[in-house]
Amino acid sequence: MKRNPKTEESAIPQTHPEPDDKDREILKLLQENARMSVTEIASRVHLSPTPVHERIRRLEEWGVIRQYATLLDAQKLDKGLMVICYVSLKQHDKKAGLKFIQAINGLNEVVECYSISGEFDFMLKVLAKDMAGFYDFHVNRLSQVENLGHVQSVFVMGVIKQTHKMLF
Amino acid sequence: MKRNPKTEESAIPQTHPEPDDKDREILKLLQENARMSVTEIASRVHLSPTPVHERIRRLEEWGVIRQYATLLDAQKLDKGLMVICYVSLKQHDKKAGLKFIQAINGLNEVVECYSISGEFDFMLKVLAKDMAGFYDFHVNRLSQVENLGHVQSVFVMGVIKQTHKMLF
DNA sequence: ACTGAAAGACACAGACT
DNA sequence: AGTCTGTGTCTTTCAGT
Repeated sequence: MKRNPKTEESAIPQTHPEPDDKDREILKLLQENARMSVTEIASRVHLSPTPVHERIRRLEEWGVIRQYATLLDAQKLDKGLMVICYVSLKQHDKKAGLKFIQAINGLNEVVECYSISGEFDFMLKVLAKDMAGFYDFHVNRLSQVENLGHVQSVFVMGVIKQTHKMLF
Repeated sequence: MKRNPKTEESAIPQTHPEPDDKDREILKLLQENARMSVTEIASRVHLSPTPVHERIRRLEEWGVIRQYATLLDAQKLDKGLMVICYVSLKQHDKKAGLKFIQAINGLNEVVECYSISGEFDFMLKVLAKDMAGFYDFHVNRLSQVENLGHVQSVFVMGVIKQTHKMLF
């Protein structure tokens, strides 16, 4: 169990950023519906609204809650094609890496980017309207990025599962 | 412009599930903060609360809005390791595929699964506490799935970008 | 489709246990 | 750390334009 490092000897556990079981119950509910009212959460976790409110405030403060997001339907918003792009860089020094990261953050089509193990340096998840849209992205936007080595693309033919749930 | 196919000749455009510019402005705001009040959205898109409320209701009904989700911090909830797993199946008939999909949906560690082009059949995004946790998942959960062929894992060393934004 | 008004529910803060 | 109570704001509905 983590202890607050403020006073080394404190045997009394102080308030520290470890969500307890009630916090987790609250997070489970919010995970599925960010708009659930504090009142309803309270009744489901068998607490009154005030402590629930305070717990949520703390979870936000600790950064356990990153964002209240609205998830949209890609198909219905002209983003029906998902492509996984593997890219390697020509140069691997720190400065080149940072420039690449900056470039990626400027590409709205790239919704995720990870530094990965293996023969490629990065994995990108790209959303496009269709194949023509992806081709345009590839040729006019991605290929223009400095220091780019090889690119290999894997096309997503179907979504089997897609969730953000970490707690059950 | 799409028209309602109910009556083939209807020249009058009926209400149809195409978000207009105001809808998109609302979606842009909700995308970033699912808890933004209707009142505040209204003031930002220069409308009164009532039509904003009605537009949001329609966007939910059309399925453009999939979910109001709370995104949590994986690191702070013992899910600090992300692994991309490529898997191929032994048999590729429809029945075998459906059984695989069912099995994947039962694995909480798998947060995303896509059917992909290339030598593998599926790509999985897996969250685990650490390498020991992933090993446990691999040996005791994933490998137990029926009809599983090869598995190849790519480890995520760093998150460069992670968003769900489709509108800008 | 939007405006304005009106009811009910909720968030949030305070005093108390 | 939680309950109870009150106030102001927001959501939500409805009649009207």
